[in-house]
Amino acid sequence: MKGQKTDRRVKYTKMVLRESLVKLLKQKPISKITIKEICEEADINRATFYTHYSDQYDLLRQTETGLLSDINEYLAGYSFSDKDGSESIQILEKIFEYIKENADLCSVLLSDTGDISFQQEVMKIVQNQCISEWTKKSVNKELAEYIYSFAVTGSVGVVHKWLKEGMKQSARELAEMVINLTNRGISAFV
Amino acid sequence: MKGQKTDRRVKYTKMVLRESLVKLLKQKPISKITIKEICEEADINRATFYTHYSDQYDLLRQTETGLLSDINEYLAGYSFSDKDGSESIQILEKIFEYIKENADLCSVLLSDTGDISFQQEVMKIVQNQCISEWTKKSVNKELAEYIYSFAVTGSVGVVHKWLKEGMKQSARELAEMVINLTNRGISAFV
DNA sequence: AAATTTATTCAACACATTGTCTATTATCTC
DNA sequence: GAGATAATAGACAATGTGTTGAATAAATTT
Repeated sequence: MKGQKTDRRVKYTKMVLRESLVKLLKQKPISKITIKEICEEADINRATFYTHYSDQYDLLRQTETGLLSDINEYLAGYSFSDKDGSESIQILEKIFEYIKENADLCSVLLSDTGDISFQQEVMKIVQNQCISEWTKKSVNKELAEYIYSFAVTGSVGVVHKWLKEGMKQSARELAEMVINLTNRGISAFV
Repeated sequence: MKGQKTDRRVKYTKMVLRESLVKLLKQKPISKITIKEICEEADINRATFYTHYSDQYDLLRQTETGLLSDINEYLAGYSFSDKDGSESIQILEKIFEYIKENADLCSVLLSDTGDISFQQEVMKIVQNQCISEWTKKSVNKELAEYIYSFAVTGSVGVVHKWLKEGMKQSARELAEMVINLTNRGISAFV
């Protein structure tokens, strides 16, 4: 996976910079956070920042893609059975489980102020495989893609709400809700 | 509605600044746009900018809320019948019609890089009334709110895609799709 | 049409952040 | 321990920021 093992100093630098960013993101939006501020909080020289990142947004983006690969790694640790067609729900459950376990970081990156295209990446992990399933069900491709957009962004909305309200439901419950809403909409609940 | 009619000069200033912002937003994200740049493009003195807005983000936000009240005004010009329970679809159709007619501005404000909480405001116009309907249908309030989140953000996703791909479908078709997905999910199409 | 009010402009200002650079120091890897 | 590499300290010009006061231009009011 990795080209070569990274220097411990680099690891440390990147870690504290990420932590510093997350801490600041809890207080204000990325647009109000300066590089100077991040470095002071992390106690890292500003010149060092520039050897790793071009600006705050770059650091944020790299933090996001880091989370994404963490989730993928987490999922790789499980095997999912597709015997009863419940593979999607199992993957979703694991994703929500991961989010719950890493709520500190996730609630920042997946909040309202966070950037939506990243959040959709997270949900796409699951739903990517579904689109081929749906097209099988005699739905034309274009329509399938609209359904896909609706389901993916809709799921993001559900996760937002879940995080904001303290993750009262279990990962399993939320996964079931999302699958039900996607497959049968409101009619699944009345 | 208005306290007093605004000075024509103020009207002009705000207009060109908005136009300038929109023009720049087509080229790069708000985070890379400076106040200096907006003012040069609009040929407005920077000091004048500060008499109306605190920063780029303020200008953007005011542009967004302007669009929002425009839509509301547009909707106020029509009366919707709720005889057959098709009020939602009629309102949605009009909203999509408005977006289509003002695609230049809307495609910028409703794009991926745009801010999601605003986009949800647009969709909330319709769905706000639905939540009370759903709770009537023996769905508990907490669940209804999750459905609401799913439907509202899901709709935003559909509109994104629609705009990005050149608005091939009619406003009516899109409205039907959103309502169907909300009510019956994928099962509405198979 | 003149008087008055108000918005905009202009130029200047102190201030903060930015991005880059060089010499020096600290720490890691082998 | 030796050599390589990363981080630091400090300085730098460049740029954007936010505010000010006086001059100008354009609106509204009478």
